[in-house]
Amino acid sequence: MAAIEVMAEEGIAGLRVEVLAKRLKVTKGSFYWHFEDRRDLLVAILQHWKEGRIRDIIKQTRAQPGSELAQIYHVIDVYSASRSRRGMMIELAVRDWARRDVEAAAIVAEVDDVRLRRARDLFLACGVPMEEASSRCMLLYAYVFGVSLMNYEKFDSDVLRLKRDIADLIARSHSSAASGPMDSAA
Amino acid sequence: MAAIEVMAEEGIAGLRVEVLAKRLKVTKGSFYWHFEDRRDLLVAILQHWKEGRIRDIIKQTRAQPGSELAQIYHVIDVYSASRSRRGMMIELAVRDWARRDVEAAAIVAEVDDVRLRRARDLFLACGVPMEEASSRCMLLYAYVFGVSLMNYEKFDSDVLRLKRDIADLIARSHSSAASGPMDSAA
DNA sequence: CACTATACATACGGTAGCGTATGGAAGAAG
DNA sequence: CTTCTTCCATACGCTACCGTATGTATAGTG
Repeated sequence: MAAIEVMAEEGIAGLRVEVLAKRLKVTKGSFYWHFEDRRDLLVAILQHWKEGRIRDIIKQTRAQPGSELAQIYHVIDVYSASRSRRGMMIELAVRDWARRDVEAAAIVAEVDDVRLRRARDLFLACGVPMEEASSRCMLLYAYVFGVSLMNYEKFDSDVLRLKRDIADLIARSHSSAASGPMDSAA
Repeated sequence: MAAIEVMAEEGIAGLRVEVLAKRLKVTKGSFYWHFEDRRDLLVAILQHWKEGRIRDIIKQTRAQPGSELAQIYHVIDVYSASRSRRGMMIELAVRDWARRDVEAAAIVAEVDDVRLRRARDLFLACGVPMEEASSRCMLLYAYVFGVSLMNYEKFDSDVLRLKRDIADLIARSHSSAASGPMDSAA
């Protein structure tokens, strides 16, 4: 569905059926054949987004035994990387929508639940106790979403170091002495 | 300006001049006397928001020497408390707007810069080294914004403990042994 | 009192967008 | 060849807005 493209750029509010139809080089008549109304399109997008997210989550949190910590760093990296900017724009658009729509909020809640549990399992596998694992994975996701709507260029020029240090703060196991994924490799 | 009320509920996109006029029990004629156009209202709101935020920031980051750590906890608490839900709704609406508007983005960048510097100063006063102070204050704000757009009720029932533990993760000074504000008081 | 500026209200034109009604092509089924 | 279904186009009515043009009451000022 190319409608997601528009949503990433303009947000849910900017996703108009006539605009979308023009973009797809079809007419409204065609649109209203495939969808009941605008709302119907939105929930279809929502469902599609949810399934894609959950697929992604289980893929990115599947770790070989022993490499769970590295996997945690990988998750942080994936979300805060500028490469996945498009995905984050969609994420933010959906979450903004969910702030005023209970149906969207329910979907977001489902996705959040899966994300948090999978991430917590990674921390648990690292030997982090249950409650701390909950706190750290919650911190992890709140951070990656929050950082994506801040403007910090003026604050610190060395963004790479900053992000690496923050990843350490989030992931560094309380009990282990490891300070990074595979100790910064060899 | 009561326009901010509407924005908190509906977001920038939902802030329509006719709706606002009806809400204020005046007519459009009156509106267009005070404002050039809709855009003019929006930038006025933006300016008003910015000034209010900066006033708030310097107030909430002013600490007696020695109580800086407690002040950090206070900042975290203020933002993640459900009591300031309204303020956070406005914050999110503005930030969502800033994602597509350079003018709004510039204002948000200013506010973020002030916030981050003031928070960093608190960490520095706690004896945290410069780079770690940067990381931690960045983590702090990214967390408070990010957590406000998550739905975590299903994940953990003991939200109070969760938030307290996360505050510890963010604020707990690397070098000092203090684990909370004034060691959980007496 | 006449004059002017201020602070509104009324009324209008214009656009964007939603949803519907209806027509029609193109293939499947008989 | 007809008929039915699927899929899409054209055309329309309707509402919500934006912005403007213009009327008007009130308060100040000479």
